[in-house]
Amino acid sequence: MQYNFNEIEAKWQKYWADKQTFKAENNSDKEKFYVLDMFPYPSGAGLHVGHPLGYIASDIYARYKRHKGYNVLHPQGYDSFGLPAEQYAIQTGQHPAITTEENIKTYRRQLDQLGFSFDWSREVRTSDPKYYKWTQWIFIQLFNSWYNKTTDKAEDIKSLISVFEKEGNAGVDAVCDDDIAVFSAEEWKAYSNKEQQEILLKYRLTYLAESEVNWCPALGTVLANDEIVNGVSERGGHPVIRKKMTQWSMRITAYAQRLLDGLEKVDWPQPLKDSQTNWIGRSEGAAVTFYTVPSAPGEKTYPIEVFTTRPDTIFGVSFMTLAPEHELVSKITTPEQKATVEAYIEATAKRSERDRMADVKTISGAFTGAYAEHPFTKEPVPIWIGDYVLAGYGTGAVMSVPCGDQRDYDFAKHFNIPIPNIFEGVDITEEAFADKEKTIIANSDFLNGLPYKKAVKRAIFELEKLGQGEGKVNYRLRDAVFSRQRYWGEPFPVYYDADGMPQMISEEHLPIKLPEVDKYLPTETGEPPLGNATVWAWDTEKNEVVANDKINNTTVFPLELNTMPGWAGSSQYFNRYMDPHNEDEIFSQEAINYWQDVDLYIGGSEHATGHLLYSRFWQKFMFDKGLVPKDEFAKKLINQGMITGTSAFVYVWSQKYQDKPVVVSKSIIEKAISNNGFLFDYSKELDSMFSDLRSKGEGVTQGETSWEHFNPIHVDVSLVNASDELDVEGFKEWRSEYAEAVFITEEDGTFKVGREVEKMSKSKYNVVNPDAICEEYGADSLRLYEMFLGPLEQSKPWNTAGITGAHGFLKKMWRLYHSGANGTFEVSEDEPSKDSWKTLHKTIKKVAEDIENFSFNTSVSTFMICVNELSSQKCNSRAVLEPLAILVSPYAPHIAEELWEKLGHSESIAAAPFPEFEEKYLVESAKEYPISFNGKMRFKLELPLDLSKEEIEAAVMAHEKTQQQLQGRTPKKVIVVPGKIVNVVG
RNA sequence: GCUCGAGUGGCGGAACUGGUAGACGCGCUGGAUUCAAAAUCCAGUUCCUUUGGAGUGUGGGUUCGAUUCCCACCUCGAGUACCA
Repeated sequence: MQYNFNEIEAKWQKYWADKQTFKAENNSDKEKFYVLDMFPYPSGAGLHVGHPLGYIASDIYARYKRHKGYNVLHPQGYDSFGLPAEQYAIQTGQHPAITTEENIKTYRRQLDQLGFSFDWSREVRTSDPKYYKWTQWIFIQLFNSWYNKTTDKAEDIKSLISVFEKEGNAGVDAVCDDDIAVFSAEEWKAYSNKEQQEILLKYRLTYLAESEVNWCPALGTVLANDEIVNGVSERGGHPVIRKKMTQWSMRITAYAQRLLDGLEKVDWPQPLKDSQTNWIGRSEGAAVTFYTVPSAPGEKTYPIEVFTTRPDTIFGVSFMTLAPEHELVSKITTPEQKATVEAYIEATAKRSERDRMADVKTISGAFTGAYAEHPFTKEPVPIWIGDYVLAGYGTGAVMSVPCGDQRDYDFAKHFNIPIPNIFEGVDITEEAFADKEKTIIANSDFLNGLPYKKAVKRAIFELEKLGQGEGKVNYRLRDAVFSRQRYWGEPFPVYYDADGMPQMISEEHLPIKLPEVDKYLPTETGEPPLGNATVWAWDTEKNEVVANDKINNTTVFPLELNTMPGWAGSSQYFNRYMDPHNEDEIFSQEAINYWQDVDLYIGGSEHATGHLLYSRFWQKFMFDKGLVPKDEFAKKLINQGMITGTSAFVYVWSQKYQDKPVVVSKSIIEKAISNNGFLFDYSKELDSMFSDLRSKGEGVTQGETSWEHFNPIHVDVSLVNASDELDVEGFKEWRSEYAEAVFITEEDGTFKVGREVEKMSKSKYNVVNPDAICEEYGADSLRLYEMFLGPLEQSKPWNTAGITGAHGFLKKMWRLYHSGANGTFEVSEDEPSKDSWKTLHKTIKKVAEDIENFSFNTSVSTFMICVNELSSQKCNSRAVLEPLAILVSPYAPHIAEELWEKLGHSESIAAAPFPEFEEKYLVESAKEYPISFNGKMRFKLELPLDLSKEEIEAAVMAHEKTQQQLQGRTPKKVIVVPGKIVNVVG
């Protein structure tokens, strides 16, 4: 009987769906195990073979854990809000919901055909109002919370208000805006409602504020820092400029330290942890306040606060530098310098973020004419502005120590500012000295002779004594902008009252559904797309969304026009899967207490500083609110590597023949080039063409052949076979401009293409669609082959040619169970041979170890070895073939189910217990010892395992080959490691 | 520049805590079967000057023994980028 994979796979996919085989129960005595994939954005292009890699790995693990007796939660859903559907809507007028729905259908079909064990009853979609109700709900919780540094957690805003009412804000230690004036309880009570609301916004964990944002004009929206790559938008590569806008932000900075600390308790890849650590960017140092020298006696003095990691170098300060955007610049610039400074500010403002980043070498700046007083020496220090100081980091001002910082050094050299040396025994005539470990401070009063660490402590101590500084930890992490000027995202549950202050809509009225609009573009007045909605106002009496013309600012108010960013919906979805249809709560406490957290999370490394940082932030917030039992949502995380494509090329000769392009088989060119010869030496066809051309006096290159004479063009990989031979007729059909071309083939008539590994992309014609692979080889072959390609975390090239190996293995395994006449199914009840037992048990051992270590590629090899051995042993015993089916089932579930059924089982193999490994089958009595001489293996010798060291040595020395190796020499030493190796030295 | 990761046959890759380098698969070569092809099966396949020797990016070191550990360097990939 044939291995009819198409039929088998369809049969079992239907079976699993009908029987809901993989539905997870929230009540179970079994131990839980939660395996999660980063959910996909359903793009229009569908899946290519690279996409399912992580899904296959997680599916194998999930299936394995079920065999091991766990209650496994393995859900899937869609991150279905997002830019592509909206861009498509702008171009075509098609509602993004329709496009999204269609794309999801394609995705679902493609996922289903791969045989994943997802519990689809738990599917969520971020664009579904039933789901985003809870995204809005979390937003409201964040709005109603502040971060108390004393308790080091988020608390209800009511507790803050009651403190204000009792004692004002002086004693409050909160993470908040830094421009809050001190007020007493009496003052608080005297404030108007609007004033109170404005103050509270400065404390809330999500807040509305005017801030500098990354505005992308081409996309018509702001972008978060992690959505910008190299100064341009991550999607589309459009320029980004700095702009001040009133936006919702998330006070993620409150969690900076905890986000850093939490990394230590999760088992995540080190590079991912590193990039989060860098992104958070903790640095320890000191805040130092300098005071400006009044421009004339009696004039004002201004404090300039700076952050420095090197307070030990404070005596090396020879100037200060402010960011051009610094608010003090206009106040302190002297009349003489005004023109210069303004010209400089204007010039820097014009430079885009990208120019500024691309050009870090040009040193520019301007002197303000003002001076600050050095806190210790009381000497005047000139104040400069320069765009190497960033407005967004620290305080936007630095104390410049040219001898200890290369940027300050370069700036000082460029503007001829003195560079005092405060390091003992260090030459600074060429460059700054930044080695902390070797630092000994000099010329620095009370810091003289101190090494770095001690000097830092002493400097901070002295600054505190003066009241001009303190030790401080600074983070690079910024609060996250949460507004997007887009249509296809979650609407905010927010309306604006008569004072223009934001108000939350009560939880019981959620979800606030996305309104219909006739255009998905910004309005003519520049408002976000929701500005086009005509029914987008909140009636506080009816508690519903009503038409805009009813707005009266007493009972009916305008709603927020921005929508939430892409990461909003994905920041808690892993918890929602635990109880996805709950309409009363985001999830029940029973569900969250049973499932707790994600045990294994698999996805791409591109989410390192976006999704994975925001999710951790929300999880910690939810933890503070007592909603979740764990403050890290995923115990273990694996980044699967990318699958790249193997592009194919044909080479078009620079010379035409009779006005036709000439395309030459790769190995002809290679031969000619490697022998420094001519093309015509390697092809008769070319030879006669050359003669013909020459006889007509058409100057043909006589020089030696080189690759420069050929233009490589991409060929669709489906036109190339496993031996890199081109289907020439297919190619001519595909590319009509080559229909008449001359193809110079090998002697045997084949035509070879060149190959190169590149990213899989349509334009390179190297995209392989899993649909075609499933059709030709089946999902089980595809699953096995994807795992077989190499380690999960590594990136590796796809080459369809190799899949025959995996497919051949399945056929061979099928035959093992079909040893009857004419290939009918047949297993015997006979006791397996000793060898077969051994083969089975070493396979059990290796496969279990491999899965636990996520080394899926090696277990595929192990299966191949196992089936090869059992085939040559002619094993068809049920006692071996039954456990083998279970071993294989996580990898190739369809064939395993089919064989399991044939073996006489009526229940799915999914729940069958994983075979137990038994050591006794592997016990050996003899070992084939490798005998090495000076570490090199020269021959093998089989010896009983119970020999003593001395007996082994004697046996080896007595062997004729030993004497032959030694050639009369006496060995200095013989190393015997029983059961392992013998090494003769000498 | 900085931080990570990786360099093993024609290719993807194996090699557990230092102990037979190249498992397994692709490709290639030869053979069987076939009218022929596909499919299948068998044998071989790191390199070289082949009764032997060399060999895991390069150079050194530790060791009886190094792909594995240490030092220096080279190359490639990923992330990040004036962060004070």
